[in-house]
Amino acid sequence: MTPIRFYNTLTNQLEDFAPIDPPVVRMYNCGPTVYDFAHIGNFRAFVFADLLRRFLEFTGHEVRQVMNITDVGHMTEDQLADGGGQDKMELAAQRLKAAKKSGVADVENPDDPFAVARYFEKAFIDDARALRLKIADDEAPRRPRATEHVKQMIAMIEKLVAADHAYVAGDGAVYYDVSSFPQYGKLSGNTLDKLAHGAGGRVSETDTAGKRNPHDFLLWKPDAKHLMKWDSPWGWGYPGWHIECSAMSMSALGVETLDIHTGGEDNIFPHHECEIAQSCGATGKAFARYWMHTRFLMVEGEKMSKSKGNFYTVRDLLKRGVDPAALRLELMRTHYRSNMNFTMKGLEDAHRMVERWRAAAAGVDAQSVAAGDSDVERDFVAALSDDLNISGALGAINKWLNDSPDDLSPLVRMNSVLGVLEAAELETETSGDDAAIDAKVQQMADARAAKDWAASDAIRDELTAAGIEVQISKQGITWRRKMTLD
RNA sequence: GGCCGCGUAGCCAAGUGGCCUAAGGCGACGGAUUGCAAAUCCGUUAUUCGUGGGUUCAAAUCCCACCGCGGCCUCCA
Repeated sequence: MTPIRFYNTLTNQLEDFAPIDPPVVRMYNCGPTVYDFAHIGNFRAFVFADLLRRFLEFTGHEVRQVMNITDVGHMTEDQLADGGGQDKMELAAQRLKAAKKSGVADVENPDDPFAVARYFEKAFIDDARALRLKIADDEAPRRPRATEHVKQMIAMIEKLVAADHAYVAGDGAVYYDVSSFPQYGKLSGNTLDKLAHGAGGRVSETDTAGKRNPHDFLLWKPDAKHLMKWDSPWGWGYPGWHIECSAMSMSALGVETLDIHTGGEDNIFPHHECEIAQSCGATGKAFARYWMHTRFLMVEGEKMSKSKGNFYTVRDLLKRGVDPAALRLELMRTHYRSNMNFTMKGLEDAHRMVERWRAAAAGVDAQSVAAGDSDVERDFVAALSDDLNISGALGAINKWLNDSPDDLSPLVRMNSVLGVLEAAELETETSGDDAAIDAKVQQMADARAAKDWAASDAIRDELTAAGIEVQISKQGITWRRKMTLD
């Protein structure tokens, strides 16, 4: 079997993958912030993590996946990381209040930041389940909440202070001393000598006054007025942004060195760089062996942004009748280290592919699909073993399908990685009216039996206009809703 | 200014030194089928890999320059 190789951001090269404790693989994925509904860009990273997990499971690994829920109310804008700006949870509450007024949201008490966080966390899990992310059905401890791990964060900060990796500044805030960690910059290439402080234009000088070095980052911010606050040796306040992942990953996985850590490319610096500094500083051990980052998603060739009107959440698309399997396939079929271009046409392409596979797999008795081996599965695994080359894997499947194989059970087995054959179970705005459509189709069948083509065509046109596609065969007429996109 | 990554047909997208006169999907076109369509099936669809140099017996694949795109340089997947 071909060895599994992954591109490791830490070394900027492909490396053979070998977990510390085979067949167990301990993987941590930077998860969602729950101030709002997650968008398709967020989900590209989550779908990637799911694909990685499913592939490793397919190749005999026992994956322990942990995805955090960031529910601490961090700050907006930039000063935020160091303490200014407006609390994101507060903004979320304002949005929810507005939504509640208009009857859209059903959060019980928008004034309770925890209720707001739980509301969006549930929305995230619902979306994740629709896209068949396994993490959505895992036990809750696999989705640790930052607000429930403040104790572990404080313990780690104390360790860092004791080890002289952190210090308490004049204003009482606790900062990590980056000069105490010579490897700082290894992940991103942004070593201290190369960092241009403030070049990103997002630093507030007034909030960095207490630091020894402008690149030192916040571990604890005392702030008794903060919306969500906890008691600590440094007073009531809240933890810095980076510390939660270090504390929760070790806590949830029970080890100090993870096999795999994933996230979006924007997390490479500073977030993951800082996690490494904190974790290694606290334990003296490597934090994660393989770092994998997904590139950003574009929409119709442009950056996705609310102002451009090309901003999509998963739930928006599903409500509009998009097949979740098509969305899942579209989000995962571009290699994770390339910018993917999300397009409506691409979504339709993906849908066609899913439907074709579903038709092919329709006759397979899922019960009879035991473990198996076949050329196509070997090609499939070989492609994915090469840094998760999903396009190559999909190509292997389609090529094999084009030869009209007798035994289609490999398709069902490979679906344990793809997760797209299952039909949508979601209610959409276009659901309902099935009985009325059945009746129309019956009228059409009667007209056809009487060779009344004009009547038959009229009904067909009517159904087509309503987004219903009819399929006529010798066995009769079947129908399905077309995936609709405006 | 620094650090990453990317640029392959109408669109999406593999391939990263010779099996490439470049997978696979969508679309388009032709045919079978059909009352006509749809669905389905069969076939066709890049001598060329952002541009210009260079290395090599051999380059989409390596090197250099340039152009374009994306990310980061204390919010972000």
